[in-house]
Amino acid sequence: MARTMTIPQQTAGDEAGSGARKNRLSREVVLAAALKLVDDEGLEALTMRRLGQALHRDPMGLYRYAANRAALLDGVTELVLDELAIFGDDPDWQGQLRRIAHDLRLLALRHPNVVPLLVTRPLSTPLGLRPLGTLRPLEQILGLLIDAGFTASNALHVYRAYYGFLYGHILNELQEFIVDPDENEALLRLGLHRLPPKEFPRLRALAAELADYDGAAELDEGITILLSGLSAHLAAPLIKKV
Amino acid sequence: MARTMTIPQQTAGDEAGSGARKNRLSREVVLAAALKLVDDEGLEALTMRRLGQALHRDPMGLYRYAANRAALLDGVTELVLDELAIFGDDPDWQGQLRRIAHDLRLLALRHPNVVPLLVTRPLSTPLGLRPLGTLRPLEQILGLLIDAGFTASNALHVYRAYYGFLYGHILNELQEFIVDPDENEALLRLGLHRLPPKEFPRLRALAAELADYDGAAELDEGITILLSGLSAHLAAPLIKKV
DNA sequence: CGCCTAAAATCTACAATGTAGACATGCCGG
DNA sequence: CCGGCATGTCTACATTGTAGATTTTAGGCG
Repeated sequence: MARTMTIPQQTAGDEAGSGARKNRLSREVVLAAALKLVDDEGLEALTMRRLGQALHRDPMGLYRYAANRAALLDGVTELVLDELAIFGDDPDWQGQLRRIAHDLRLLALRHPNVVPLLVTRPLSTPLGLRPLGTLRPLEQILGLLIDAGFTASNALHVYRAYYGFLYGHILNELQEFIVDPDENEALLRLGLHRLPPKEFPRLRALAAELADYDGAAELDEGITILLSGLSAHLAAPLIKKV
Repeated sequence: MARTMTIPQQTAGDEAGSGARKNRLSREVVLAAALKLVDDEGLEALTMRRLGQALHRDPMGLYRYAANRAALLDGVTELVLDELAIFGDDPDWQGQLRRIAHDLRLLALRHPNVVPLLVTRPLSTPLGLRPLGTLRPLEQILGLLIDAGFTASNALHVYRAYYGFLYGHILNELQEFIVDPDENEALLRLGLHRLPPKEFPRLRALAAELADYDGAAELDEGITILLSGLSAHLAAPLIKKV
């Protein structure tokens, strides 16, 4: 399950690229390079030409590993989601869900530029046609819940509530924390200061609170609330667990 | 609040464009046309040239109403969010939050192509520098909660949990319902059928369940769970705070 | 009425993108 | 050695955002 794959060997070998030509290309290498590009310089930096020059290859050659740019993006999201480990056999499903939530959060913080892909790519692809790597978490979590005693139908509901909340939290957190860590607080306050005081009194009053945001704690709280709520509403195997 | 603006008069009148030249342009008209374009043909159809020809104007002229394409996108999200009405003076904050959730859900269903903007644009703009129309819901909901008796800090927490869940739900729902309503179910099942049965047994077994998804009910359930959980965890004015 | 200036509209141009299609070049079995 | 096929490489083209020059329009003033 847990693949946690890292970039094979020569991650960058950027400009010098003396003898980098030789080594055979593979889908994994291409995707890894693409991911690195996105992580380092943002989504719009991932162009065929730039990726080609990062790999010291002709841009056209990349079409052998991804049918087009969209497929490349899908590949990147798949690669990132592969970093997420889900163990379907853990009887402590609540603990498992909690751990996964934190893992996914950290993953999002590690690859903030990929998050837009994570949330928007599925919007333009019918569920059944998505890359398998994207669907695997869904399947595994369903398995986890069903094994824990939920009916298939309820497992789906739980999954939806859970993942919905999870993605929502990630979006929230990434919005409030600026990527640039230096002028973070300054920019934040400066930005808030720009707001007309009469129209945005509470927002401005919360500047300090907004500045230090403990995402992990907030996420954990939310998960707790959600899980207890779910246990109460659905005939939950929570009691059976102990 | 609720503006629900439509394009003034001549919505399309494409090539003929007899006397359409006359009427003065305005930011609202431009944004409305842009929104229509996105609604009708998707995000990537919104190019300067296409928008220009939809308005029978030179594409360059549009830069008078939006500094660049990104600003145009921001304008569209602002316009869409303007459709959401929030009344800060309602003492029944839970009912209010529930209503807003449903309204936002319907809004997302009305403008599915705009949802990617709604969730990703804020990721690339520091909170304080976002279009005011985007921040207004936040401010208003904070007001609602504070008026209801929450401390400012707790109001922020509630807001985060609430909006997080809400956005998550919307993403979930839009992912599962294909935009094209005709071959929806067929495509879905066909898509699922493509999945390797050994790897995705539960997902495939849930095909029927996935096909009829009552988003409103699911959202309502989730909100209920969330609100009760929040009331329990935060010293909530639900039980009449001292 | 005639002109002159500022603003608004339009045109031209350019760099960058995704990608089709033609071309070259290596590799490998006969 | 030689055909053929996979694999790289080059050129070309349509489309994009947008800078800058150029034209057209509007309006004040003698």
